[in-house]
Amino acid sequence: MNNENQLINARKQKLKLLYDLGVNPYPKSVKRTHHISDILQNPDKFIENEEELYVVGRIRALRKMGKASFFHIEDKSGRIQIYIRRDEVGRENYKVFKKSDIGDFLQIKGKVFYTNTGELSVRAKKVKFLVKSIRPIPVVKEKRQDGKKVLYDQFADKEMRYRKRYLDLLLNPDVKDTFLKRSKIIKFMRNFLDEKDFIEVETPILQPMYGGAAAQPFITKHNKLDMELYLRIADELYLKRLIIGGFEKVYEVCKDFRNEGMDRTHNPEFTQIELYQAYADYNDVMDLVEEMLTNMSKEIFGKLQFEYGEYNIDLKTPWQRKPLLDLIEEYADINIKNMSPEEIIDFCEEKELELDVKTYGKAIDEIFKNLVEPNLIEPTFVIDYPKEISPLAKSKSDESRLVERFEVFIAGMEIGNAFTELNDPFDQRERLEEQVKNRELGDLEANEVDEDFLEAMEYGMPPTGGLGLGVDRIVMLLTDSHSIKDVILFPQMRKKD
RNA sequence: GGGCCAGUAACUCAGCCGGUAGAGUAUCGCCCUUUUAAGGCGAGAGUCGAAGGUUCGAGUCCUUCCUGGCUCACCA
Repeated sequence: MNNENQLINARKQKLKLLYDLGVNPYPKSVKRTHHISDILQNPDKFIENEEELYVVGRIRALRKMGKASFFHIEDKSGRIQIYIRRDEVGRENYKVFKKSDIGDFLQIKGKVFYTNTGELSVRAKKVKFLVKSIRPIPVVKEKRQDGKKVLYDQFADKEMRYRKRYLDLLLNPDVKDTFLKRSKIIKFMRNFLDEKDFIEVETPILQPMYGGAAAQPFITKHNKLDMELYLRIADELYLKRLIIGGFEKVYEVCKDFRNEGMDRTHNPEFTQIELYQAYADYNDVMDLVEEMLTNMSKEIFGKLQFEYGEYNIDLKTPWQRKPLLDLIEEYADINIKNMSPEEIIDFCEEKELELDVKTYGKAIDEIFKNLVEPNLIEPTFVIDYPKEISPLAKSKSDESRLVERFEVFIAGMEIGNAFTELNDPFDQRERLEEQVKNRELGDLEANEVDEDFLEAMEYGMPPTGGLGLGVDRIVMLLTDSHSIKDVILFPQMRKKD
């Protein structure tokens, strides 16, 4: 018998004793007249009226004594102390109560009062089991010291926190708070876009051909069709088909999947909001991003200033908009605009920046990532990217190597990517064919030619601005989370055992 | 994939130069009618991440592997 069984067996014993006492530890009916927060917010009302009420919740702390006990129960709204006396609930009921453990769910009938030490509590008239918990929840104790909470035996093992998120949520209140904020952030973005007459749509996750981003896909198979399918790496090409189909503003809250390495800012499945707006360009999209994120910040957090680790971030608009090449000149201290592609590639080798494909675009990208990105702390729109690494963006009319594309950075983290979408079907075909060449040269993330998409574009796509926003990363920023695992409820983990 | 660190009771951790496992909390029993890290007395609880190796003897040393963290690389 191992120790877990010892603890579990103790609880199973109590379960049996409850049955012996004629108590159903998993009853169907529940009576609740108030949430715990109702009491916390207006205790005097309940005390003056001597109102009898029913509260329910999970036992989170328990101090049993011989003929009286204190415990705390918690529902979604808060936590309150319960005082129970044998002479007030009766011998039978107290005996039932004595079988309770931390983690059990109880229903309490009682009246609100203050204890001698001044803690708002409910004086039980009757307790009823709602659920007997069989497995012990780790006990985290806390003490107030100089107004600060000191935690004892905090549930801290990261692996267990991610694998058993339900325990993490129960035992680490900040975690719950982060995910409540995540929910509000996504809800805000939806509302914001809905109010601007965007249509929310759903496009295929299982795709016969993947595209819209540079990434390696997950591959799966449809048995009946005997067909290979890919989990989408982006929604882009389908959302553009909808613009072609006559929707002028569409968005999708999308899980995308990329079969790549995982680290602090990458999880194999992650959430984006992609949106496309006809008759707009990337300047309009920059305005939209600014407006959406600052309004969101004000509404949800009541402020525009954030601490993110060592950084102080201010979302106050306007955010700076700087051409990528200017930023390279600023941070890499080279005159990149006057350098030939060969010189730029040489510069990369000098700096030991590895290039899988030796092209102008890849070289610029590499310099930017290594020498510029980490410096982009304040919100910054980096504009005008090399064409070779942006096969879906429209060329800048005055500069043939560049396209109308921006990425938005905050705290050195890329949180969004947008283009004035390429809508010239001839140019688009050329660009995709160029991608295939890169693929053959070893660029595993290069796109393939999606003939169906090209055909759609040949029918005519209006001028369009498009955007992908990294929802997980935005949540990270606004909740001061430094790993994407801390903003995804069930992050990807290796199989254990 | 590389480097560093970690994995010992349900939780949080200690365990020195190698001598066969320890604390607090939790659990169980007794006492306890205003406690709050409740308290007092007593008890039980471990495949020391896994597998090999060295040794008379391994939690401890060596090798490989597993899992996680940090970091570098990779990564729209």
